[in-house]
Amino acid sequence: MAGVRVVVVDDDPLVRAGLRMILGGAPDLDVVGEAVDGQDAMDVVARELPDVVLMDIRMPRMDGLAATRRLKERGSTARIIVLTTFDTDEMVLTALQLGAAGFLLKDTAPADLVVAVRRVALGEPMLSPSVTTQLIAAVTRPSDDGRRRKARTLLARLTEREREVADAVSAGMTNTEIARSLHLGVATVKTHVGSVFTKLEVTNRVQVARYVHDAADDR
Amino acid sequence: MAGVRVVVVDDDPLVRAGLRMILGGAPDLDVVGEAVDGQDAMDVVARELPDVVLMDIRMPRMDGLAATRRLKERGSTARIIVLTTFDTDEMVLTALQLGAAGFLLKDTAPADLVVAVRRVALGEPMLSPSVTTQLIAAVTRPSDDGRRRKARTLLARLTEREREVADAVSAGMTNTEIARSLHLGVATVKTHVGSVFTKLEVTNRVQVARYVHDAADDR
DNA sequence: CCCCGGCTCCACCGGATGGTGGAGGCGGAA
DNA sequence: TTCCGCCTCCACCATCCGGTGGAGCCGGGG
Repeated sequence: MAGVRVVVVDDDPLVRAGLRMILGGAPDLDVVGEAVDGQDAMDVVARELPDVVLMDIRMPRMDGLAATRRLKERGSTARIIVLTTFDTDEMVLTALQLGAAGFLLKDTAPADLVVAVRRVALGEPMLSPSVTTQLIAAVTRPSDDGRRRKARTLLARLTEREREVADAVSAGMTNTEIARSLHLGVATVKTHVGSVFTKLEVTNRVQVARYVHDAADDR
Repeated sequence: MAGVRVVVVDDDPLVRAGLRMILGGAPDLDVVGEAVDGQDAMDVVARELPDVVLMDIRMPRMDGLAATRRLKERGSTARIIVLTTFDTDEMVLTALQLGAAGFLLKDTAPADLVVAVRRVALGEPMLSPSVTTQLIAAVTRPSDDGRRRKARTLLARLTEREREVADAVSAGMTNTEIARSLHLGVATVKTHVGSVFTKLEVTNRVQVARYVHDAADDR
């Protein structure tokens, strides 16, 4: 059976030659095409229908990220591995959001590159260690973590009713609206709002909204 | 020179034996201790000061995540690889936020496990492919992209001053406080707040806070 | 049994808020 | 220059909010 069909996209002939050599050394990988920039890649990918595209970012005419977006928009099923020298935080996130299956630095060892192509062809992701580190840092955001924990503990002190009222308050409702929506008297709502203020140690409803939203997600 | 010092933490004797065998097969890795649960791990790690800890999650007395938190709190420099059968989204994020350097599924090939320990010992992260996929999904979530975009476009209509006031409002300040903080008259603040309401098409300040926070990201 | 906490309401009050309709200054575009 | 948008303020007023000090009801626990 046929091997993994790979297209290499890079404006540097030396890089293309190098990649072709590395990947060609693996019997199960076939480099079926090359492109010199993103524009060119559109045609080559459309013609060759590869399983995997190795895509440089810095290229004339159309860069690798734009090319990735275009390919995805055109419904190409090719899995794309972004290959670059630098891994700025923004590039990594952009590439992954565009649907790149891999993000490798150009200092990746040849053997690892081959492994990456195989894995990506199987639908698995493949990131360079430093890229993984960045990704972890992105989800780890310790900043809101402390705030969130505090918000959660404070909100935990609220009774069921108070939490409902607090939610309504943070939805931007007035006391009258809350009363209608919870089938309560306005006086009751005011009481609950008051105890929410006390328990959260705040003095107005905007601050309640802050706590509720902090605890929610923020992810 | 000595190899990488590894401690294995798992309540299942068979798993411990298996890991010991796998890691023992690598000449540069030394399994210097075992623990049967999180509690036990505290002592063993304190005594052996390993470079890497292979940590199961489901364990009696103290689970692997709690143990990871404790070790980090105690200032242990050991890099921790979480080993588990299931990779729920929550576990992955929790483990990484606690500072785990790796997250591997128990179906990881022995050779990959050895590679993982070496890489983690060098300070690089190591995640199983499915874990990486989850991580990517976590940062990619366009979540409330629509809402955020709407919030941004609406906020973009605000003038500089109005935006400052809107920010202050969403910080939970009263008009008087805002006036002081921006060196304005209270009347001016009220005017700005009013036009913010009009432009954002809302009727109270909590809703302003919602827009501002939606646009910010919370990512 | 009584007490306590939660839920439901009430009245009263001062201050904050939101809506309306102004006014004057200032800088840039027409 | 004239116009227009932005920023700065003003007054008036109805409403809403937030704080205080109640009250009655209910269910669980000491």
